[in-house]
Amino acid sequence: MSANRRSGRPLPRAFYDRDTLAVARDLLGTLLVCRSAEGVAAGVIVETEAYIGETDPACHAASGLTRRNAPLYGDPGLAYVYFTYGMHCLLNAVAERRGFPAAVLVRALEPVEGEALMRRRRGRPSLPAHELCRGPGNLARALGITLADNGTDLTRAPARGPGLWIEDRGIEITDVAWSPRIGIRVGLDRAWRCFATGSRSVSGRRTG
DNA sequence: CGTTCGATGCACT
DNA sequence: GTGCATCGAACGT
Repeated sequence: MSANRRSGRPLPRAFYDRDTLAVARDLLGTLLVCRSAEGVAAGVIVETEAYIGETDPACHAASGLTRRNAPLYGDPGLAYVYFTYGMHCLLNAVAERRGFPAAVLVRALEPVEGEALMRRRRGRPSLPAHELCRGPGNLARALGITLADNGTDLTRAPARGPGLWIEDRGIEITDVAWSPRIGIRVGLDRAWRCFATGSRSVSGRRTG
């Protein structure tokens, strides 16, 4: 990955209003930022997964609209956060046009800001930086993302106060691979996981 | 290195 | 009552 260029520029809604696989690919290298009363925690996205439509058996919309998956049917650029396994919150960015249920799961970050805060939240003081946000449950915990963030507009960066958004920092990730998605029992025929091959923060296997 | 397994709570059927 | 888009500890090789 290359050096920084810009800062403070949230990705516009048009970025998310596209084919979900393109969104999953292009989110690599962008910066996920979470600001709370405790401070700012942020990292470069290095691993994503696409969940696309009611015909994707692994997508939460596979059985149609429910109260839980309603955000998937909403505007692109919104956050879809859900609770699973009794203890983890997972963050998605809603993609494609309103009414078509699709999203990109953010699975791993390389920490850029707030490592001390991340360590405190993870409760593991000696964790190396590249493990702080490895895995979707871990990164949500490290950034302080909860169900309260469900439905947040990721295209808006408040000037102050709490906020959750994704920025373009001009980082280019060129070495990318695709693999089947992790942790699901259906839809394994689709290679819809996208990750930076060179990053130690990527969960699971680092080869496609 | 690898695999297995328990924790834990909620939406959905 | 069932099944998780997970994690980390425990154990086997």
